[in-house]
Amino acid sequence: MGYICDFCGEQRSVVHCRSDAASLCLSCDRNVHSANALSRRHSRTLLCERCNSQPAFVRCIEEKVSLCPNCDWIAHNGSAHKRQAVNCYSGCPSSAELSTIWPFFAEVPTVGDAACERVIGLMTINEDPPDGQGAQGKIDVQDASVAVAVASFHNVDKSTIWMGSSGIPHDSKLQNVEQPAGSTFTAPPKVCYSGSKGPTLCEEDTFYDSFNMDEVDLSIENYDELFGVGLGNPEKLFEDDDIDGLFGMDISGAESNCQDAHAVEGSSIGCVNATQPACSNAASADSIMSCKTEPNLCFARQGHSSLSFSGITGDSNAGDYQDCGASSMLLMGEPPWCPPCAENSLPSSSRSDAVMRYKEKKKTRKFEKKVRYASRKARADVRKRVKGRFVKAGDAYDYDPLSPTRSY
DNA sequence: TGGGTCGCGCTATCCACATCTTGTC
DNA sequence: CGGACAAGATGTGGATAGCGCGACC
Repeated sequence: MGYICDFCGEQRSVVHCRSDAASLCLSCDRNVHSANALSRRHSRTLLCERCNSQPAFVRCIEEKVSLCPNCDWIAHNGSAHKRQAVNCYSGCPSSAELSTIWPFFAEVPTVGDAACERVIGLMTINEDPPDGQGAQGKIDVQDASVAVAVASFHNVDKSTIWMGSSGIPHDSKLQNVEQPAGSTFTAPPKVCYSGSKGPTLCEEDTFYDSFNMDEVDLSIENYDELFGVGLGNPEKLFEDDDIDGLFGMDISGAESNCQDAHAVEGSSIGCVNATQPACSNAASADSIMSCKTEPNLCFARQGHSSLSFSGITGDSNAGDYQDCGASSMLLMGEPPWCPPCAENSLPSSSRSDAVMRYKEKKKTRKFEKKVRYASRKARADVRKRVKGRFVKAGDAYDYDPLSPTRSY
């Protein structure tokens, strides 16, 4: 992890790829992510220069250092350093384009080094993917926020860059975080993706301060509008026991901190938001969107926002929910980038209780199956069986759904 | 520390047949 | 072009075998 490029093991790592969970030098970043159209889509950002293991989401202008949320919290808890959001990029941008994304690009360690300078100097945007999907590779329009970002990012319209927040919930304390000049980082609040509730998200300056998770819940009802795919029954993602289980697990700290224990059951979101702004602030529009392509990671990032988009890519049936990895991620503990706030210093007993409660609920959880043909189900329900198998009409059977007693 | 055993959870499979889909006339 | 017909495909639920994994010795 960290200081040395995970790929070549020689150069100092500069960027972090979420999809690969790898820290790479610029050279390897380009090599790895120019391999194919899929790898080009990987969202990368600068590596935290403190811990050298987590993706940076903000840059302290005064200290000239890029920081992950955790290190930012440690470094700036109480200080008022001016900070600047660090945007993500995908594709293979040139050094000039990276400079456009990150005005501080030249200040990034090793970027100015001769070796890396050579590498990034070689970066061009002329290379089309071998599969002939060059156009697609150049403008990564994975989601609405990207489209908005690209549309407004007129200066680098030919690049493969897409920009947005790094997907990390923004610290409400980052009021002094500036957006790069010319950056489209202001796009997310303008992404009115949720119909009637859109204007709320369009309020730029007051977005993070006045954000109310209840509005998010309402907004997300319009899944189809958001992602253009059916989400089945979104409520299935948040069934009461699941919510209790997930929240009981993930925000056990918040549970303890909340004055009203009931909040944990249904509306712990707001509670977390109130008690732990750095971890749980509202999911920005683009970070929500980014979950479409990186569900697990984003879930982790959104974990404290209690937003699960595991079913976004299709039917949100129980199986999908089960397989989304959310539970296991939650069980793995707090995300490493989560600031060492009060929640992390909770007594372990509280957490273990939450774990036990979650496991109990998970045991009794019923995974409902989607029945396409009710008529077939009705018939199957009344058919006689032998050891679970259907039998021919008239044959002996050991199970008759219509009869309380077994026949043989 | 490695191997064996056990229990648990999950998934694939099986069955018959009404219903649905597709192709042909 | 639309209706009739045939043939094949599909889906339905409960029981069970098989597999993977963790715990324990």
